[in-house]
Amino acid sequence: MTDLKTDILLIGDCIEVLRSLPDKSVDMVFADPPYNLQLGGDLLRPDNSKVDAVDDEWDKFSSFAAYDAFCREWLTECRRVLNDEGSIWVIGSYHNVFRLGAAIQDLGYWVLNDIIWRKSNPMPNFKGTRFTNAHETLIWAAKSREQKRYTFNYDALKAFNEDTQMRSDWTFALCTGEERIKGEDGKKAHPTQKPEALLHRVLLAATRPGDVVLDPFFGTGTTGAAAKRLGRRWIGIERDPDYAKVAEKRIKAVRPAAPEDLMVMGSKKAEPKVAFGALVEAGLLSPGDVLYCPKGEREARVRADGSLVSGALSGSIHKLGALLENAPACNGWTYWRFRTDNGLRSIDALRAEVRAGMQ
Amino acid sequence: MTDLKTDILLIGDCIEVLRSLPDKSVDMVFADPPYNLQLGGDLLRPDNSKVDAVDDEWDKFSSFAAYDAFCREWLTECRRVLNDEGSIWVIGSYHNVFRLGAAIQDLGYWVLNDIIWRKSNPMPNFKGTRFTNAHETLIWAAKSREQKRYTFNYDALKAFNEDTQMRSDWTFALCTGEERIKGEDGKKAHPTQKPEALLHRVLLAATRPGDVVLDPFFGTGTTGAAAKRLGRRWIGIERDPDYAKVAEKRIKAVRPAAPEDLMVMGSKKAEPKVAFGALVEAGLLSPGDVLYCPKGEREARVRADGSLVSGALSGSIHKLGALLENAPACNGWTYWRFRTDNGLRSIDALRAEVRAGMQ
DNA sequence: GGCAGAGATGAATCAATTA
DNA sequence: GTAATTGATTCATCTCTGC
Repeated sequence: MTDLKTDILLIGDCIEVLRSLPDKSVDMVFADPPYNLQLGGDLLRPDNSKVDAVDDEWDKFSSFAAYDAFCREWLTECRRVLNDEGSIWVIGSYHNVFRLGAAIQDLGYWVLNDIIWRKSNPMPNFKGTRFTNAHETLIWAAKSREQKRYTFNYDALKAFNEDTQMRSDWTFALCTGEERIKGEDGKKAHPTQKPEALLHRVLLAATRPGDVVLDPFFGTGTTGAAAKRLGRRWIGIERDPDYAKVAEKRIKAVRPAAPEDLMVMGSKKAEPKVAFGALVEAGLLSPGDVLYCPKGEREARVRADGSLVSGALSGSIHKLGALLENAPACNGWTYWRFRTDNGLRSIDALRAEVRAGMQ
Repeated sequence: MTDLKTDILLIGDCIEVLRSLPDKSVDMVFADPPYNLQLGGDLLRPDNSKVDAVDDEWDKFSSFAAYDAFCREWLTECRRVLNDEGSIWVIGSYHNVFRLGAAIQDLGYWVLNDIIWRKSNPMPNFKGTRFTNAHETLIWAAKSREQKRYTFNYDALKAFNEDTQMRSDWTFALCTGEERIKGEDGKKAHPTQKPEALLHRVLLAATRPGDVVLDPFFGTGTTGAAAKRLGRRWIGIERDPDYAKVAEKRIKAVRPAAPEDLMVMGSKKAEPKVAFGALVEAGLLSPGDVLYCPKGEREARVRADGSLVSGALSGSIHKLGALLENAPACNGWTYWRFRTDNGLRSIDALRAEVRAGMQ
């Protein structure tokens, strides 16, 4: 795994190339497969200009069954290539996302969320025959129901979202203007280029710096560009050499962020563990000291081994808190207070002192 | 078809009852099937209270295959029962919506849109392990790709949406408070009651007054209540007699809107535009409610799509205000009042409420 | 009566590590 | 493998209680 080549664009059929990659070698997959749009004839705007639709050969499949078979193949290979803490992201619209989602479930993946990309500037429905199709859907899935660990930077996203949990609906503008890559003829280089902001959020949410991100439908390389910018490694697969060329050039021009700028809000789960007894060892608390519950009406005495005793009851800070509150569980660190000259203070503050001293 | 019994709740297994209905006898189907949630053990909130989860037997299936088989059966019957200009609406979450969507496509239906119900007040993810699951998905489909005619009140929806095309993402609050039906024990009568505003919009979009709406998973009858209110006929199928009893009582209490209030905007050119449909949708105003001008000597009635009518005149809140005042323009939001126990109050206050609820 | 604060609750696939 | 231990974790809204 250490000799896996990354930051590389592999040109070829996505299933064939996927087969050449080793088992459990990547941390995340982002896939933006053909949507199998099944368009009818040309569509004209009210001013009679023609809508530049996705009518490329790579988006044509003979039937739902053919599309399903194709998707199940690449999804199977992606599952093999993902390591056991990895996850996959797939994007689609109502044309294909139900096929994708059902395949993902059938292959043993476990869906974690579906995410809505709300487009702030969608193309209107010119004929007035349906609702403006103003969103696309992403599916985020782990490798299996049994997989308990997957990267999710919960606290980073919460901070991003003004200290409220990030929701399953995200709003971004379409990829237009400067960001939209044009060919020499001034026309868009790829019909379905995704906004880099979307990939930025996906990578921020579900990878860590240095992780390897695989994109089996690389196109003009939005995933690679966002990965490089965010200090993630990437592997792209693309069949069309023209798209690949655009992607290579684009990614080359990306300047990665400085490592210190890649720091995100850390999870408390990841912080070093401190035993309550260490506070006694460090002399921050002494055997015999009295701790109080938040409202102050219950108390307990600290014993030399870091256990607490209150009347006939005793146990760890957590266990005794739960017992006294008659609750199924209790976080003793946030529950217990100790007396200071300025009133009661949480023992969690003492833990922070110990942690600071550990660095 | 003329002797089809409507405004009726049929108690029994949904597939068996569906089989008893004649071909091509209904204009729309709205289906809120079991989601097959596959929950694990209990979930505790941070305050150690238990989440009241959907753990009913009716939501349990032995496998995806069993769930698929069930859905394909009722979806097949629904397609048979729909007339040739009919359409179907199905609601689900990421647990089941991919199965539903794939089945809908496989059975020959033609997807017209997928619609996102963005919840303004979703339940958080208490453990911080995923994104807040803040939406559900509706699928709207015609009977076949070849079907060219289906009811879609484009202009009414556009009027509803402040003269902009209605998009595929809709924001509504959960069904709580007064609207949420409680049993004698004070607990919710049904675990998954949908907000009536959601049904209001669906029915307004895809049916006409007098149309027959079939709901094969009637539950506590939100579809029937919204249908009756909007002057649509309904047929409900529900297996559980207890739910059925609640539904019957609920629908009996609904007062239908007067037929003249169910008029919606016709062709774009023929009628002026409207702008405040969300208030009607939210139940802050009802079709038939009377609005007054600042001095109180002029009045107008609210229609289901948010347009106003006053004598021979009708139009948006802005246009009708201008007409009645013989002014070149008028801000309807500050012009119109509605009656409260404490006298007249500006509709702009209601807009503020809707806005607050949507953030 | 009005307002502040506490409590309840909604379709939820909801922990990780050590013994 | 299972069992016990540690300890991390919530948003918007509506109802109820108390002053």
